[in-house]
Amino acid sequence: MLGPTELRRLATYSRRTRHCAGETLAVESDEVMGYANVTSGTVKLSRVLRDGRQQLVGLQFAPDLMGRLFSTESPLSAEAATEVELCRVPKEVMEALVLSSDRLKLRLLDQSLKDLDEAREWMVTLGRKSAIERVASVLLLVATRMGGADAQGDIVVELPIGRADMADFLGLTLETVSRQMSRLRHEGVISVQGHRCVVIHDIDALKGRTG
Amino acid sequence: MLGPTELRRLATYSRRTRHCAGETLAVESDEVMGYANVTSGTVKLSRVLRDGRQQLVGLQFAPDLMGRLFSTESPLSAEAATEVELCRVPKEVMEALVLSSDRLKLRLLDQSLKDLDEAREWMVTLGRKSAIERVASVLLLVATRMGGADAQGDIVVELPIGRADMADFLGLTLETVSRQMSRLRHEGVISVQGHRCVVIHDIDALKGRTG
DNA sequence: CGCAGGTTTGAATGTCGTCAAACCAAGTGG
DNA sequence: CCACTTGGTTTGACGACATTCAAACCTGCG
Repeated sequence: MLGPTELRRLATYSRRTRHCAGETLAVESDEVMGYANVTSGTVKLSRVLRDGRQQLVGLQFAPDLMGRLFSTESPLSAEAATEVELCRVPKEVMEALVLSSDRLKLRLLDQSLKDLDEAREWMVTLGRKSAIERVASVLLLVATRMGGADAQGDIVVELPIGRADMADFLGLTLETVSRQMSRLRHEGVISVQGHRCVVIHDIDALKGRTG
Repeated sequence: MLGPTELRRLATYSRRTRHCAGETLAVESDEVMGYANVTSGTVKLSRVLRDGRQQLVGLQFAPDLMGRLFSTESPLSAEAATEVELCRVPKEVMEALVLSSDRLKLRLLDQSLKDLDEAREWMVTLGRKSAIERVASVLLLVATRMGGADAQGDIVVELPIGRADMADFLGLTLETVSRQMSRLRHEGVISVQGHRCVVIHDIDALKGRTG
């Protein structure tokens, strides 16, 4: 993706860090974080309303590039959903690099367009889908981005988030999420082993349930 | 924003067009449209589910730059909400220009980050706000982007969309939107003249109602 | 005036949220 | 090894809010 010059400069200034699940990576508009590449694990991006209501606005999987968490306008928080490995670059370094590197500009543009598409896709889910369609959608999303959702037989997926976070991502309550999971289970579309591990038996049926 | 060279090239290839309200500007993943600058009026961006449920995923006001309507992944439709004036550029021209112009790359990046912030902001609205908070939010959005939402006294806003589109933007039904408008009216926060014209009497109260 | 489209209002229904209790899985210490 | 604790999850009963279906109502326009 990037040329040797940029890579060298990035390598000089970047720092690999590990974070355990639940750790806060950036709050609202802070200066701490700069840019980061997710090299393993999953990161939750969220916004909260004054009264505490929370909405997850994105899940970043490897090898997504996170940045602009701060920006002037968008007060996002980032939290490690699972154990996470990042490759961080300080804000100033990144911005200097971006200005001097065409490829990096295009890479950033590409990432933000991808994020934009995903956000808009999710707006449809939040605005127009029923509870069970939302749950099916998130299962499909996770299966797609983590395992291979293209396999034929059973697909085993380790959920990076619990029911409460699923609820915050889907605009539902934790109880409703749980009920719809049970429903999919009774329909034989999925089964659950432990709380975090889902086995998708019929991926086409699941897709059919996404609306 | 752009240098003289880019502007000249843009001027050579761009074409100004007018469209009346309701006109379709781009459907799903078509090749027709290329990129366009909204120079006046308002454009609705929407996605539809197979069964016809619709969600507006963005409103573009002047001087927003629209592009990537097609892209590989995101099947958006664009429709003129009001009478609209565009400054269009063919896809290939734009892409060649983007590759050769740093400023244009940054302009595109800026626009897509702005769109991303807006989309995520709206995800909170769709996922976590009550009906009345959503209606208050859209009124505030329109007031902010069309008139001056910073004035002291009454603010007069000409809505670019009707109740049905508001509903599709807010993830509600048209009837619910109407009820919440009436509620805001009875509370004295706004009043309505005709169906498209809203007078905001108490902008702070309105902000308070956005959640 | 009278029609057409969009909007408002009403009554009944349904889906999802709230509150509360039971349950399960995993880890700790006796 | 097993009781016990803890955090997360499931299930149930009930209520609230938004949807649905239907009718009345404006507003602009021929």
